Amino acid sequence: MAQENSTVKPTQAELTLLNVLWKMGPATVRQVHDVVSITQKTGYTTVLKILQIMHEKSLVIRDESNRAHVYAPANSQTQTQSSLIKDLISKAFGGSTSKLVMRAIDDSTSEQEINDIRQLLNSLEK
Amino acid sequence: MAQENSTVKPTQAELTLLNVLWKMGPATVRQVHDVVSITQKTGYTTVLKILQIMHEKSLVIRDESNRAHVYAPANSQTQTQSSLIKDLISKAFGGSTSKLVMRAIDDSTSEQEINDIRQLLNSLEK
DNA sequence: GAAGAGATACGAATTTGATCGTATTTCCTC
DNA sequence: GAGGAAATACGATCAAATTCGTATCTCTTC
Repeated sequence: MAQENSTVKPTQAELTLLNVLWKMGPATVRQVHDVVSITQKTGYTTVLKILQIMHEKSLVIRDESNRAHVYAPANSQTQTQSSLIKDLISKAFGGSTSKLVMRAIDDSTSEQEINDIRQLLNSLEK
Repeated sequence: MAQENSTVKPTQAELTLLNVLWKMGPATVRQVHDVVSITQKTGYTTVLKILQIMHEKSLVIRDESNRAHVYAPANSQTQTQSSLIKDLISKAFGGSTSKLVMRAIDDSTSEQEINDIRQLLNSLEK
């Protein structure tokens, strides 16, 4: 049976490009590179290559109808975040979500973050 | 200026060994290997090598006073968990802790986990 | 239809992590 | 102090991730 792609964990560089695609929507290599190169000194062909590899892994889909292919994330940001959290919980928190939540809350320093979390909790207590 | 080790992120294999050390307390390579090899088919010298590398990186400290060196984590489990969470938040949650907390809670499926989190939240609302 | 801009494809180099075989060292025991 | 068990040290291999140079292809425009 083939591997379901929802469980594929993107690498560091792949996640960087996914973040751009989630933010911009479907984009060409050039568009992605223009954004990425603002904060990183990454070559055009590097971005191209990584997007090609991501396509092989089914992390992105692409539209080849035009000369400049248009790439889009294969999975939602939410799905990917869930997958990454799940991975971290199993590897570093003995599988306990509540331990991770506790640690994240304990680590919160920003007043704004604490307020956001408090609001989130209140809304859960409906 | 030298790199502070509290920011060093352990790799997958390293984290596996750290988990053993946090659980067992200071231990020899043999002791660590005995535990690890219950669940994985990892060779003795592989465990040795990784512990040596971790020592170079200051992820563990070691006592060389006996023939069999005794290894111990350089940082607490809590510190390491914080570091890993922080890394994930910055790379996949746009730096927002509350977004990570929300996602973790939304993903919770086990009744037990949900109760644990609820209790945690209640105690925070003191 | 030739030229050139701009795109993709391809392949190689580098780095890092992980694994393990073999060599060497150390200590106990007779 | 010789032998052997058990430890560390060392170095090689392999795979994956990252990077980028160069080759090739494809439009557009004159």
